[in-house]
Amino acid sequence: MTVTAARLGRMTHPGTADAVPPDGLTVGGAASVVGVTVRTLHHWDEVGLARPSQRTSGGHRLYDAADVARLHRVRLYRELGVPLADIGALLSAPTDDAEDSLRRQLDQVREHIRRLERSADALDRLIEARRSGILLSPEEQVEIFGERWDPSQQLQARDRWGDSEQWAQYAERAADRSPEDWRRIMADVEALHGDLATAVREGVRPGSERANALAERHRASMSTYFDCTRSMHACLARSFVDDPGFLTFYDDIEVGLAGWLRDIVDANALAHGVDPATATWT
Amino acid sequence: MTVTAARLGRMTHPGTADAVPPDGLTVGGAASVVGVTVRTLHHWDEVGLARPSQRTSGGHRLYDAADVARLHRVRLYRELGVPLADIGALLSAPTDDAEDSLRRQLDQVREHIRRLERSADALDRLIEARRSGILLSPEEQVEIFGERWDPSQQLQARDRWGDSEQWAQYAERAADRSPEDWRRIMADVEALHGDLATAVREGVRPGSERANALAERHRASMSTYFDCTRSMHACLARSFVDDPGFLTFYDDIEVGLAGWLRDIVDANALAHGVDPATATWT
DNA sequence: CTTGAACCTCACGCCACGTGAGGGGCCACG
DNA sequence: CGTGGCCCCTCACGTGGCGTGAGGTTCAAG
Repeated sequence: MTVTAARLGRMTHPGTADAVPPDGLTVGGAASVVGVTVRTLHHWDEVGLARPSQRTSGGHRLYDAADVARLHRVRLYRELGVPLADIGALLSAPTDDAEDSLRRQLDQVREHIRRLERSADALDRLIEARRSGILLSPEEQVEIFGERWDPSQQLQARDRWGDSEQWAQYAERAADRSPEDWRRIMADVEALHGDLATAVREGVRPGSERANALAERHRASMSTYFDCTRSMHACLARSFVDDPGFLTFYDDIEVGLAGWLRDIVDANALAHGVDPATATWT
Repeated sequence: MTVTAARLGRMTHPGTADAVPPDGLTVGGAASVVGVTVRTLHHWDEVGLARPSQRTSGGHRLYDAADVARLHRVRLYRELGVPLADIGALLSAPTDDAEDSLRRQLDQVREHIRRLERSADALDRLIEARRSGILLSPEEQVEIFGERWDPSQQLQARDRWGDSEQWAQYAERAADRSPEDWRRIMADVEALHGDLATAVREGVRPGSERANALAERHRASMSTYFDCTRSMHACLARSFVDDPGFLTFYDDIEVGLAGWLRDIVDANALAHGVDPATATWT
């Protein structure tokens, strides 16, 4: 057990007895001596944890020196996070039981700290993911996403879509992914790109069963990042040909892939009752 | 910002859309998919944070894929300790506001951790103080309490009085004392011993004003450790002569001090209406 | 005697649900 | 077509540790 120098801000137990006049203190006085509110003393009285040993004829509470000493003890354990019910037992328990109780309390506090530390870490990752899009070092990014990958693409993406709900959703999921997760995802994506390239070489026609299946696979792939509805998918399909970045990206995989991809996505959307011509980002 | 590997236990956002049948999920289904209780979903619905977009004719809640996605997002922030009211804002806030909110949340969590760490330290000290009586290294003990001090005296004291409320009170106060505090206390104690020795040499009579003042100073000195009533004081006075340890301790300061101390304490108690012959430990 | 501060006792509010009570809906098997 | 069993519904109170009034009484000083 370490005995560090840290202590809770200097408590006042100033010769307790001296500070209490012989006829006792009223609630307000006791409250300010002990350093809690009047309502708190009322509550401790209500639940029977620390009651004044006397009342005036008019019904006002009177705390004598022993009462105030007990209030101080209660406050001490309260500041350590011990529940009121346990404090009652602690104050009248034999030493060994009290020690067990304190150890359990300490364990709970430590466990609580661990949970909060994980929350803090997760929050940190989440904030970072919302800012930068991905939580990997530049080296890892190149290793996982390949030579063609430029880390600044993420920042451009954030500038363009950062205000959408989908970016938030993407960041929330990205914050929770490890390098291994990204590797798995990229393996799937590359397999898909391979299959798309094969299909476009083999002249698979948009609207065919095979094309629709591939379009759905592509949508599922996008849904790894954020929930991609068919309507969103159709919107994305338009930018595959309109956006130079997308166009280059897909046509570098296979000549003509961008346009063909838009076509199979549109046909697939239509097959599911979504008109790609009027599709909006919902 | 550190980007550590710690993450909350692998969340399931398993192609969300796929897991939700086209006609939506009932509360029970949604609850188990999202990993919360049915009552929680009812509550989120009640407060308007996450409501199902449909109901069956019979009034049953139906969560579609988008609803379930929102539930997942709410659960994420809930696990990070964000209050429900803030989550509502977070989910529909522009990126920058959301980031501020997350940072505030992170700050609060970190502050909470600091408070808990101080509590844990204080608990640690308290447990240690209850066990060993004093939180100083043997070297410090010898330096502060002098050569005559034997650290094992504390353990004997605990064996003898460890079950009393006063030992608990002593430990609670000792847990909060620094070496400087102990030095101040010992300076006072030694001054008192000096004055007692002088008085006994000068033949001050028990019951005299000066003797009573010294007895009260001695009682105040004991009250540094625990609230020492006049009744307790009279009990202690008996052991000053009956207990070989006490006897030696005081007579080493000045021959005859132990007996004289008992006498002035008794006389002082009597002067305050406490009969030392029948005094009990209260 | 009068002020004004401090005190009294209800009693509801908070936060995020847990835990029933009492009653209705849904689906499959007979 | 009934019936059993499981799921669902809406109240509505309980939890912890008080905060925050409302409406009335007591206390000490002037």
